[in-house]
Amino acid sequence: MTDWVVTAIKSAGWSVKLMSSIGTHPMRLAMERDGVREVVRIYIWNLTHGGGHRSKHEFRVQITGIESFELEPDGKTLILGWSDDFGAFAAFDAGRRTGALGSSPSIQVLETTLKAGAADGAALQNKGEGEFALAVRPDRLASYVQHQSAAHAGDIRSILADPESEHNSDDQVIDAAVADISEHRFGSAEELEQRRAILERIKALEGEVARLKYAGGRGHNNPPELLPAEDIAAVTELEEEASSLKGELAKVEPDVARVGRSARWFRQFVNAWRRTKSEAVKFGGKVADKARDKAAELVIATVIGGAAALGHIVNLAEGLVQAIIKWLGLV
DNA sequence: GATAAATCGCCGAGATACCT
DNA sequence: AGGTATCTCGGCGATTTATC
Repeated sequence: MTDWVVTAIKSAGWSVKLMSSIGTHPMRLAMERDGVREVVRIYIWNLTHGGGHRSKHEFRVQITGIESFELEPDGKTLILGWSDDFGAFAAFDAGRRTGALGSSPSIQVLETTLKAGAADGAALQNKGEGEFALAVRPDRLASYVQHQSAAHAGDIRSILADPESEHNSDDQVIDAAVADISEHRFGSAEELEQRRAILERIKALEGEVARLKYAGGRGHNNPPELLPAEDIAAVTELEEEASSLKGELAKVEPDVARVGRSARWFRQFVNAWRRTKSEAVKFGGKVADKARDKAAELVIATVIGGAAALGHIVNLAEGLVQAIIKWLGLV
């Protein structure tokens, strides 16, 4: 899952230079965007349920392979857990975990937090004594790195800020690129490379769609029990859009306007899904977490609970949009 | 086949919720 | 209020799985 981190940061428009090979503990990298540079040390494990009789709403990372957490001098240190099922990272405060570690210590996070983070982009969990843990969706990870200290002090406003306006600006970038049709340069190594990157993302997307459609059915197409009919319709549309984009990119000289329309379509898809999901999570308004969880559970269980693939699909579609935008900049 | 990582099962202290 | 049940949190170590 270390590559998920790199993918997530790149998707947010940062360039990433690895300072250690992928998969090492800790992994170190430098990320740069608009003249801002961050050196980041990353500890990451999978989030698992602890097993045994503990609450099924509780997940954790189990720290292995290191003696203690060491903070990155002149940089940021991340302690992350990745959950495939929720499509979100858990992020813990490294500044509070610098002491000696036991033989296999663990750090916990609640299911509620992960769900809310997947829906809203980021969510807070008060662990008491002034410590805050977060759940962060991949597209907000870079933002979390930037605002890490505020986040662990309990303020995630800057991480949550302006997703819509950012997305709208995506639309403007797409439109501008498409409008600028003076001369398209196809066939450069860079362009072909980016085209390949897009196709790879489409492939991953198709894989997730297949997983979603066949989930639980052992070969039988069983989505009605998994998802409401209109969601299936949306995912089917997404399949069609992906397939048509694939066809266009296979051409020697793709129709840039069509690719642009495709990017906008995926942008809309991501926006729409994230809107419905966050509405479901916010449904309970100001009531306590538990009640909120219960109220949202019915609505959201079908969306991200049972069907982890759908969360993935939305995240992958987000990455696809970014990849297309980059390509539009190259042609 | 060795090593690291992931997964699993269980424990006990302390906090919190619940009931009468 | 007091007692009890349940949950949270951090812990240990065994076993399984992945990687080189």
